[in-house]
Amino acid sequence: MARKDQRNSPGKVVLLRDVARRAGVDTSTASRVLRGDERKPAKQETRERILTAAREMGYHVNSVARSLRTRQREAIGLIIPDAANPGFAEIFRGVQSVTDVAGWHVIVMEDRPDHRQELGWDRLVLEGRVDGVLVLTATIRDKLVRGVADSGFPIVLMNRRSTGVPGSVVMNDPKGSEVAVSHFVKLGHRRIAHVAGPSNVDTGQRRLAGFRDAMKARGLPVRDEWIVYTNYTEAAGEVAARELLAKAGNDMPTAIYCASFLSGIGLIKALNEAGYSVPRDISVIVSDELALAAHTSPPLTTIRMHLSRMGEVGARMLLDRLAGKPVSAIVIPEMPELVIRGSTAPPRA
Amino acid sequence: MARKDQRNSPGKVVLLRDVARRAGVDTSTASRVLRGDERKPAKQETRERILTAAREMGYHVNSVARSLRTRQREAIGLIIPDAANPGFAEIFRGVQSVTDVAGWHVIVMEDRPDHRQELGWDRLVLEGRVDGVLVLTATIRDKLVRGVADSGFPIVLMNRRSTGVPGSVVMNDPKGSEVAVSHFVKLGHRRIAHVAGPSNVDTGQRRLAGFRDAMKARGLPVRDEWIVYTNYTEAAGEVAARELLAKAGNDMPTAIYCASFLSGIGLIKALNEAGYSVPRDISVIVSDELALAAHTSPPLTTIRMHLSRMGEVGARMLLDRLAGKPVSAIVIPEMPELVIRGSTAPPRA
DNA sequence: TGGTCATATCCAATCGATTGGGGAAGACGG
DNA sequence: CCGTCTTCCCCAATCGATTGGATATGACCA
Repeated sequence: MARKDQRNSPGKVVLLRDVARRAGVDTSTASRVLRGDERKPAKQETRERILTAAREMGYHVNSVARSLRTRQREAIGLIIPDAANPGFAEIFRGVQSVTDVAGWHVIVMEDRPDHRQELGWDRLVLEGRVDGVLVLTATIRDKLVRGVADSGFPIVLMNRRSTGVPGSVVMNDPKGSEVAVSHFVKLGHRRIAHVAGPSNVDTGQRRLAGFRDAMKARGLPVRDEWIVYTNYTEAAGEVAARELLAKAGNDMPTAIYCASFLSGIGLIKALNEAGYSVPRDISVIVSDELALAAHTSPPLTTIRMHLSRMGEVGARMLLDRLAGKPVSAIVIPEMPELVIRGSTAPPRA
Repeated sequence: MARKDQRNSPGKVVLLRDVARRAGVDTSTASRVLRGDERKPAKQETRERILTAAREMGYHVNSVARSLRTRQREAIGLIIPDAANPGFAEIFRGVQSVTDVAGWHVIVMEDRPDHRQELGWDRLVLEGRVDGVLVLTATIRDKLVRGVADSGFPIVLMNRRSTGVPGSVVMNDPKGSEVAVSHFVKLGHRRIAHVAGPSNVDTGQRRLAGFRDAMKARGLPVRDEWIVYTNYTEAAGEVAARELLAKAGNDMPTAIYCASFLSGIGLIKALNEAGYSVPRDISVIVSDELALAAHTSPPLTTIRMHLSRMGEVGARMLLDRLAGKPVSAIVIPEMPELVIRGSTAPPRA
């Protein structure tokens, strides 16, 4: 009674044994038929009786009981740094497109390192709530990630890599930098700065490395005072702009490749406040193509990074791992594409 | 062996009975102590022995086994229409802030009515994967929602209401319309249009009703050709603009209150393409204050709707319901606030 | 010393589905 | 008619923790 009040009490729940009884068979037979287990086939006529009974009674397997027995949760964890980052939605969709057809579920957990709970995302793992995790928050040496990976628990990193963790999916970040630099040079820029991601994050490192390579390949100097680091927030973009202004003084670059969308917005805002107009005085390209890029002021020239593809590939890899296949380190083959809008222009004469 | 390869194989999993054996007690005693169940207290010394053993062995309860016995999943479902809608992140954070301290988990499922899977979100319920659901996608007569609610399953609607479903949390939408109209009138507008939400969605209806009331209270006419409906996407906003242009002809309004952020962006884009400048020719206020509103062109004047608060209140209500308390229909008491930016101005003389 | 009670533990059933082993019924050959 | 082999189905153990009821231990009093 108390239970009926507190709990869901969907009338009465139909159990496997109810179906079996109605069909006049044992629960084991019913179970095999309903799951399509062919190792011990049932007579066609029996099969139909069971299927009909299940349908008529509205039977649905109790996933808890099944999980206890099979030791499979049919659920994965998706650990994200920041649900407010617009790129997340795209990644999430990629993940869900794969998990949906497989009939798996996604437990989303935001794990903001700044106010990390006493209970981190690893409790998903420790309590056995998920069969595997997709982690978007890994730093290069991440104790939590390393611990989980070392225990043998299925884990795939996305958009990040971490030492000692074999499964990962990242985008072709260096190529993105190359595309950005190439476009700047084509416009006539030679004085190019880079607002990089956090230095303890693999993605940031790879974009920076790609930037250095692209510059070097064109014989352009990479100046220390034109490299600043930021995380992936708007506020950090403003800070980065001020840092750049302070370090560069009168010797400002004419173009900036910014490794994050939100930072780019803050960056432009602070540049405007300091009297620099974009793209008249300084051109800006930001990484990650999002719907909103077309509507900012000025509209942003971006590097499209195929985030949803990354989500798909990551989820696929994790599910394959759960089916016994080994994981690997994948770079999304799709090439980053330049989307030209209003934040880039030739340098002033 | 095969199992070890396929499954997580975290070395060896520590079970309750391992802890009990090490502490020299029965599993039942260990269980009670570890859960802090005081109904059958254990001796202080026994308690400590168990706690120490659990800590030393790194014991974590197996949530599947626990759930099977207690019939509680300690997980809720969050059903959203569109992960790409920036407002979602704010709502999600509100929800998570509540579930985190309660130690509950959130299974997020995107349920796009346009390409709805054969398996809808209700399988979360039918398979018993969650104890309750927070639904953001309800239409006014929603068969799925109604079915789940009628079965007695704990459900709380957010930002929507649906006939026959008692639990809901909505924002003060009419007041939002009132604030928008009030601002327009203060600027000198009298010819005001409304781009409304879908007519089969409660939120849209209430914003529209609030709009009508606010207009009537000021003796202003609500003209049919100045009311158009849209869903919450950018593309729909463009369509709405074209529809408005077609219906109004030369007799265009000087101000538009748009019930959705993304639609507003599309709306302004299409207005610009038709030769109307915002805010010179037409002022626009959009609902929902988001970080990006400050960076669009022009920056958007918005109505701040306290989305994260709604997430908190909704999650709280659902958790209370799961603890036995009844649900109710709540309107978030925080008042919508006007955030003035560049998309509004006095009408042209 | 024996009886009554409270306290601290232990025993065993239970949650619902899965799955290896065994048994009944029927087909077939000798 | 009996033995052997399939085919089909049932029995019962199992997954790991929770919880009501039973039991042992000791305190206390007569």
